[in-house]
Amino acid sequence: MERTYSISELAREFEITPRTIRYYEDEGLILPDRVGQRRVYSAGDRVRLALVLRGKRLGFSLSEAKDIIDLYSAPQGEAGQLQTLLEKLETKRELLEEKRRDLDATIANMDRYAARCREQLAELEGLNLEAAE
Amino acid sequence: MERTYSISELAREFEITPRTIRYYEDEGLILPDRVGQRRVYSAGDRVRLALVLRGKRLGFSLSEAKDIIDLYSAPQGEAGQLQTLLEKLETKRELLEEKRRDLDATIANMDRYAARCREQLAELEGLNLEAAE
DNA sequence: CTCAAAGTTTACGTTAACGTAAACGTTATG
DNA sequence: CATAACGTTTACGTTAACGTAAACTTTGAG
Repeated sequence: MERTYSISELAREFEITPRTIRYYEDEGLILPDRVGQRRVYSAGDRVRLALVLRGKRLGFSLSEAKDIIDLYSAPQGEAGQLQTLLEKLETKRELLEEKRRDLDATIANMDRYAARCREQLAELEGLNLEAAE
Repeated sequence: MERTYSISELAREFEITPRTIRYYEDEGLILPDRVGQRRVYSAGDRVRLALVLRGKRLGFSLSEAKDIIDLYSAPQGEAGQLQTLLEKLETKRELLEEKRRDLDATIANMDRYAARCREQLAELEGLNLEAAE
């Protein structure tokens, strides 16, 4: 048997509140088992939660994150289902690659700027050294 | 003289509304010149707007985007200013690289999954071919 | 000159993603 | 066995990022 988690255990681990996890449940993102009233989270639920939070860090809304994550539990019994799944995966992949282009451009831009700043700084310090001689 | 832009020109180009651009002004992100009452946007304003929208696509809030973009117009006259600017750039760069790790992991994850789906599909179609013989 | 298009300010409305509080049941432990 | 810690539901509050509408001015084309 894999271990399970309480709501506050997961909240602590991911530095969020139980309220947030319950909200994700309301939105259909994570559907834990119940023992009586209490929610009991499986290892799979924990992974899904991690995926939701990673999606959020990348700028996806909860419903966008859900769209992506749900692909990982899509039905795959028939060839047709696998076909449409692969098409959807390709669509999402393109979206992610667009984001990567944006991100790479932002980083490259910043690197060029920082390089210019370092040159500028070297010039200024060069002048100071001359003045000190 | 570089060309200038009206608010609706920029709105059309970036597929947003004039309201959005004015809101960014309220938040201090873009500060166009005025001719009388009318806002007149420079080429630099247009670049800033593009940067704001790119930041949003990457999951930054408007104030986070502002923090980053403002570094590009930080004072650089003195060596000390350049030093602190370089430190801030380094901090933001690390943040961006963390995002890139998240993004790369997401894409790699999806690629592995898609590969398994294709294998699965090949198996299913193999069976169909045998049955057809 | 006229009038439609585009601009302005002000102000209230909306949605996503939670925060916060109340009112209550359950469980572990000293 | 009391009580503190944790859980539950329900419900109202909050903030960021705009949408929408009203009321008004400015400007370019005919």
